[in-house]
Amino acid sequence: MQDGNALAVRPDADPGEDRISGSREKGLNRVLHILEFLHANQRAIGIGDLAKGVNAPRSTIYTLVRSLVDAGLLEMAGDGNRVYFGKKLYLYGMDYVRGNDLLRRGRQEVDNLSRETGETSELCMLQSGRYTIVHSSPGTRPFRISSATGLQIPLPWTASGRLLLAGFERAVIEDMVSEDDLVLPDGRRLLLDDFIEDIATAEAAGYCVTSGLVDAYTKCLAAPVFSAAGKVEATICLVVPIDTSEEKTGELITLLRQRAARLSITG
Amino acid sequence: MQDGNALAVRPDADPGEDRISGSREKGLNRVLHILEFLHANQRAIGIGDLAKGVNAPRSTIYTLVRSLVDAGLLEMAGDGNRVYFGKKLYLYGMDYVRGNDLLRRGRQEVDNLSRETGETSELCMLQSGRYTIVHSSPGTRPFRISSATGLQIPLPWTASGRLLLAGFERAVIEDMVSEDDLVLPDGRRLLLDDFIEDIATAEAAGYCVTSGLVDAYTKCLAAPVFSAAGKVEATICLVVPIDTSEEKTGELITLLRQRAARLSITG
DNA sequence: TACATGTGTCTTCTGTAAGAGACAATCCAG
DNA sequence: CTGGATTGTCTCTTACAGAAGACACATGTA
Repeated sequence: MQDGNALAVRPDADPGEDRISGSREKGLNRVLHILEFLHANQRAIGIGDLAKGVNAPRSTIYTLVRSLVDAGLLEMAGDGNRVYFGKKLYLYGMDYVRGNDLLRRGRQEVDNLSRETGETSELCMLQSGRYTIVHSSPGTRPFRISSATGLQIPLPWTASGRLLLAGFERAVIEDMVSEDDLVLPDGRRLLLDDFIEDIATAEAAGYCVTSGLVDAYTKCLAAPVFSAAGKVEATICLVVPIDTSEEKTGELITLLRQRAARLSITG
Repeated sequence: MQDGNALAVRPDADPGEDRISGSREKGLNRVLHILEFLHANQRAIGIGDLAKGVNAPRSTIYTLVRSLVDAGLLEMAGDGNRVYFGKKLYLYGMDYVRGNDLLRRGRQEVDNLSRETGETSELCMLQSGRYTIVHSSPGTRPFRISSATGLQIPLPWTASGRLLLAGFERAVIEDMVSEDDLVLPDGRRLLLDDFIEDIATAEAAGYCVTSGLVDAYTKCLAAPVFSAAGKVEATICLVVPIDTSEEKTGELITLLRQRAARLSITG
């Protein structure tokens, strides 16, 4: 499978970075952009704005949106000229869940964890080379720091990211992690080598803890869930206040690893 | 345009004669078919079979599937040459749920109902002119009759169908209901007029009960959930044994209507 | 009143995406 | 081993989908 043909099939061009020439695009790609754009904005969008947002001609978007609405992948939102995701996508999504034991059980486990511990808990996976929060259950703390489901965060910012990359070649990792990803929210800059070392350490330890990476007030504890093939397929993690005691943290990690191990058992 | 071979440019699209296959299809349409096909089959499908299933050229499907897999809408299943729905679709589906109060609360209510009553309970909606089970929660009975989520059933076979069509013009209803839809699973044939009358009755009553329509052993009780605009937006229903006593049935209907009314309240 | 901005539908043009088909590489039953 | 079926990739052609732009109709606002 070589790439490198003239047309450079770019897997996920992100909405922000658009190509200079608005040259003719495949309809399917436009649709993929539309979906990404809606996902990024998390609300119904007017068709005009949608055209701007994905940087496509209005007439094209009108046609595509009509197809998608007819198909039920999108729905017109209440006031009549905005669109958002449709029931069909929900149904397909549920099909995915049904066909995916790990996700189904993982969601369950995460819900349990956050109920038992009172902390925010999340199920994370790699999603086409990006770290993705697949399911999250808010803790009972007054300040909840949880990020929304489906949010994509640079891998180096997270404990789970370090676990998920276990066993990948250096080259692959370099490919997945952009320069920007190495810059933390507070402006500090990570070295790629340090990050790669972190990955190895995390793999060896069988868990990972990061403090104050995404924000200054939280610690992130994560444990790996393995596929039958022994690959890290997902992680479950807990987000706790950064001043959580060593002892308490230790307990939580033990719990987390236990649960992760349970998820790893493939029936 | 071209000189010479006039024969080559024969427009073979003769009006009236619909070509079953062969004609060029939009990529997007092919994709929509692919998704529908996977949904219908509820399992990973080989690419070759997929091409057959949606009646499209192999080469086209290979290209499209690659795009979709790259985009994360589809995923290669374990053994490597089958595809099924991907994480992205799950994420979009969750976005839909998040943006849709009714669905979110409806799911909850249905789960409650089936737990409280022990019967199978379902949340139903119209999905591009078809009756769709959006969420279902199996009862605790030994024989559960529940159909899978996302299943689409002819409107006239169901109690919910009668409620969901309340307020539609006769013409629109005729359009939604095919001849085949009027033939029940056991071979009996409904008259369209009777069906339309049922709809009116159901609307007036504020609930609907059907006995032995989908199968000979169950009754279906349904109550309408209204949108702010007063339209029937969904129904919740219970599937109970056909020999459930009048009294018990009455109780259940009352419960159902109560819960449906609660769902109708738009915050 | 004019003037800008946004929306939804059409028509016309053309670059390219869908499709046909050929190919090598596997796989499997007889 | 052998012949048929399947899989994944590649090339070439042309039918047609995407784009441009004009239009009619709403809005809003100065």
